[in-house]
Amino acid sequence: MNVTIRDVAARAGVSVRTVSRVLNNQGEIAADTRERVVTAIDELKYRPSALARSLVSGKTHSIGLIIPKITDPFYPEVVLGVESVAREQNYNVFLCNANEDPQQELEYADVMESKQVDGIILCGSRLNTEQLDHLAAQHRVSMLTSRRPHTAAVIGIQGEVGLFEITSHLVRQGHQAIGHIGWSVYAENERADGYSRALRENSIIVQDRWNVSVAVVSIETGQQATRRLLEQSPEITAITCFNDLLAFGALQACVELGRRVPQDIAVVGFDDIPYAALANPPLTTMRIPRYALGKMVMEMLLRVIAADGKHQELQLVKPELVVRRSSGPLERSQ
Amino acid sequence: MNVTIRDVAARAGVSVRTVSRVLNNQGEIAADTRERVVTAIDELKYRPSALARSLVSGKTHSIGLIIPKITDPFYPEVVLGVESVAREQNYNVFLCNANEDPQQELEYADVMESKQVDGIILCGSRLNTEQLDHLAAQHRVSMLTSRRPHTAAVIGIQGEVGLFEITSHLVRQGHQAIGHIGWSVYAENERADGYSRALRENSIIVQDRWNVSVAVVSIETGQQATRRLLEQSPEITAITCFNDLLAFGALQACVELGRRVPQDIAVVGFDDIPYAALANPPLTTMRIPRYALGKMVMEMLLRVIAADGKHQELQLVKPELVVRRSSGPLERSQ
DNA sequence: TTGTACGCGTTATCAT
DNA sequence: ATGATAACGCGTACAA
Repeated sequence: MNVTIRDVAARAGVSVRTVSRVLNNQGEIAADTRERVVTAIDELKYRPSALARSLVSGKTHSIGLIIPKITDPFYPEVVLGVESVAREQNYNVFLCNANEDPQQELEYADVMESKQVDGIILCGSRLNTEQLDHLAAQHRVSMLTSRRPHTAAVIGIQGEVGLFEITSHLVRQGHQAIGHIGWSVYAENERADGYSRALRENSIIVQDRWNVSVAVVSIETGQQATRRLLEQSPEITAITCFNDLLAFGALQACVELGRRVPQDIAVVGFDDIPYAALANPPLTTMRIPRYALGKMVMEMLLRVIAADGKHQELQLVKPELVVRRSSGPLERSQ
Repeated sequence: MNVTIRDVAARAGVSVRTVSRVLNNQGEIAADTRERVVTAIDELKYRPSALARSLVSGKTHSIGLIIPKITDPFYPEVVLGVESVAREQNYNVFLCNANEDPQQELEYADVMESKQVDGIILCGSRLNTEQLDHLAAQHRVSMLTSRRPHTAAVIGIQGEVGLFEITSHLVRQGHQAIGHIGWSVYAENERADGYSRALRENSIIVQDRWNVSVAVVSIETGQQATRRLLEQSPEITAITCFNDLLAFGALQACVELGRRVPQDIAVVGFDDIPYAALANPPLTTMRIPRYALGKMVMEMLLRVIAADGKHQELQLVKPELVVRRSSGPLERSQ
């Protein structure tokens, strides 16, 4: 801890500049000089201070990764993806759980700034467009979001297309009265739009009562929403959900209400989180390559950093339909 | 970024010392002086550099959290617990996924040292006792482990007691031929010991062929192990597993082999990860309070830090039996 | 109550 | 090829 470059220099009988040179192998150094320095280094077990280094270089080789909550099953793989390329590039990552709270997100961005991280990754941010733009303007940021992208470097998930596809799949299976459980935090809701478009393009008139939404996404709220939905619209034979968590809740509610899945009613999700395949019955859903997404957003951040913040980019990722047993062909006559 | 304490001092017409004083509010400062400084600070949007601060104070207010892999469903809640108390105490956490590789663990510990973190938390370390002791000797460390604890500050999970309890539960349900799927990475295996003891204390002679083990813990390996187990010991009516992941695999293997759970065979896990309750059938298991554990191990690290590394402590956490449908009373006659 | 000046451990600009 | 030394931004003896 206490052995500094000066100690090494003294021990090797050279100047600190020389030690610094062999450390970062720059310039030409006489073989024997280098030898003396190297042995001094490991005799003293000298470790350069990343702190002091950062102070002068202005680079910390650390980044901040702000996510809503690591216990949301969507994020662990994303985090692993980010970390794997970070590690490869000798970056370390500060994990920040914003607790699904925009305020905490802002606070963390602030803390990260004072820690002088080289960049910040925002995933599933709960900030509004204005705040997001502001943040992107003053920090080096890349982000992953399912909302309509803004300025800056962003990776977007095509929720509209995703729900269009999975809803179309249900229509092909013979379903007509199809419900949707959405997430109502933002005015925009791409996924609900995709659901509606699929019905419209199949000449099905979307009923208002087929739509319910939750403020908080969880298994419990999915369960409650499903009860509401099936009570107000018993004619429904299929339910599309904003994501798998809500779909799990829907599955449970169906059991409660004595509706068999998939014979009586189909249930589909979005994300293909681990365990979607283990649900009872296994869940039909739209797969998102989360690990790859994590890698992408970190690679994008590296580009932002390289361009000193002056880098904009938009990549859209299309989810992929995964058909499992929770969505069968319509069996029951209406 | 470029505005320093000197700029603030100049703007406020005071010395840097004074600015530093109001920043850390130490000593008495004339009201109007403080006022001038404060306004200068936010006119210039000055943010103190945590880097420079750390360089002089020797404290970074950062810690390293080394885990095997965030995608293992055991860890997200632990991480959240760690982070929540870290946040409370103004610490930030570097998340390090060691990828279940002792070598990477060591590398990360090294990197964390050069980043001069104030302490390191090791969870589910794959290092051997010697390496662990060595690490604890040179860094400020607290750790969470299910293996027999060593020196240093550690939180242990009572695996022996846990498997004793859950196996006893199966015996009470009428099971006699009970198998175990263990994890064979370490010589010691507390959990398998608890399983054996439960049988012995119930006068059941443990058969070697009732024990299989896996080198890697996952759903797939659990599935394979179960196939092996049931092939070599078809008389088995209950399977205990090292953890829930293996139990999930066992559940799937039973379906494949046409063995109904719980009517034909009982399956139980360990950990009570999220989704254990959602499995088909819901899994009987031993619950571990992971979020609380995360908080505990971070609080323990704070004590280690406060004692400048000279702090030893051992807390043992006892898991709790959670009975669900995967373990019913024995129905089939043998 | 407030200011000066040095140290924290590096890197990098000049010389030599 | 190597060496003095000035930054980097802050905290804090020691003075005033």
